[in-house]
Amino acid sequence: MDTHPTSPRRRGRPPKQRDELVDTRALLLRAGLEVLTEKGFSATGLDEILKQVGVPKGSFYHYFDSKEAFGLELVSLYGAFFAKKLDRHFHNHTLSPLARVRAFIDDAKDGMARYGYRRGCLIGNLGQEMGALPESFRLRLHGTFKDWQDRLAGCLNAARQANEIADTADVDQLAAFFWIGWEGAVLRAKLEQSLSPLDTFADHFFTCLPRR
Amino acid sequence: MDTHPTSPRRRGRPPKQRDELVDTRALLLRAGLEVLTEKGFSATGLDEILKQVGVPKGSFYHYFDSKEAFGLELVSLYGAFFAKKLDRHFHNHTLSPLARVRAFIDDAKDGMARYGYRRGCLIGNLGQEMGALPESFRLRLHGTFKDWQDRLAGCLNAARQANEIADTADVDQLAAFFWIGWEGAVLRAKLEQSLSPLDTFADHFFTCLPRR
DNA sequence: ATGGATATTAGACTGGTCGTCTATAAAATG
DNA sequence: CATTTTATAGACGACCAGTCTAATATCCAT
Repeated sequence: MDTHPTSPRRRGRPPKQRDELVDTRALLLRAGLEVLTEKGFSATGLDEILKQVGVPKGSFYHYFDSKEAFGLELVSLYGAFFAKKLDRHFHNHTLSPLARVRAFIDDAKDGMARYGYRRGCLIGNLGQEMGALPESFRLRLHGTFKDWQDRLAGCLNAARQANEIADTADVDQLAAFFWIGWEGAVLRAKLEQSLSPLDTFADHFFTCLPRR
Repeated sequence: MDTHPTSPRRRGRPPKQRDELVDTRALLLRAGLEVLTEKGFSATGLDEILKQVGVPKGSFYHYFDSKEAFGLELVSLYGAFFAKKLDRHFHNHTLSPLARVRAFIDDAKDGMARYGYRRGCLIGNLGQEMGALPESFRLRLHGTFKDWQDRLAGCLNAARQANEIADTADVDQLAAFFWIGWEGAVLRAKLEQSLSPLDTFADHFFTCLPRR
């Protein structure tokens, strides 16, 4: 049925256009990040990402071995992006250590509101999906959380040294506690389309820090 | 291709067996609960549930209008089941109010370990999936959380009257805080296949309660 | 009872999606 | 300019959600 001799579409490697060097691979990653952050891995079809970027399947599977490999790469990308954001806040020496944590929280709140509470945390999303995800995701996701936790622990340690929290505080445990609860708060914020879960959690987190 | 005259399977309404009154509808709901609690809504195909129960599609769509209607019913079912569990603990007058909360937590921990950390909280799972779920789920999920929150607030109020926590404590806020964080803890427990996130969250929750 | 209405099951079928794979063509290489 | 590499186009097979028809047991009215 496809014997139409006049097929206007062109296939094969596209001619190089100097002016517009579109990096298809990067476009796919960016679109993937957006969609997966909203809908998760299993519920997202490749076609949706493909259509959004205007790229055919063939290109996708040229750049990525599989949907799974694509997802793993997104985890790395998001993890690194977020780590950078954390560092930007946690190493901001114009603020006290605890104020830096507050600043991160405000930043994150902004982000959620800006996207209409549709986008959550990619790592949290995929974590919830573990039951339907390839095992390969588990270590990566776990590792990402551990990385974020360490960065926060560093900031809390600075808070300790600045006498904002007690010397006896276990900063690792506190940091673990924070991310556990924060992910829950992001989930609820998405569900309720409101910032109040984030505020509720943040308020309690700060009030229960062991004071100097 | 289907012209085999010898089709051994029987169709039509099945003969009634007095001894074994299998309630197909209930079986479907139970199986759905198990599978969705592990894998979520989007990642689960009807066929998987059907095969597990040994029931054909026709039966499913006789009892339920759609997969969405089925899911909504599961939310109600799970919400009610869990509320009953909460009440069992929160109204156990052989324990002090705070000890009742601890007892619930131990119960939940048991449950997670018993199923190899594969099963999480259905409401949390679906909440995370909101981006890919019909809008009809939002109110139901939100309402379920609110219901659980009220029950916990009742128990915390008893704790206040028993002088286990301060008179000034805002039990509603504390209950909200608990469920926000608890869902995050369940997520992490599934991811890490370990109880420690649950312990970490619970420990901090109790230590940060405003003491009398 | 008996015959029509109802309840329940069997599973084919349709339209759509998902992920893989092959064919094709431009660019790079030498 | 021939060969290899890079990138695109889209066909293909498997699967899935939901619908529909057929079949058959039970229920109920007369």
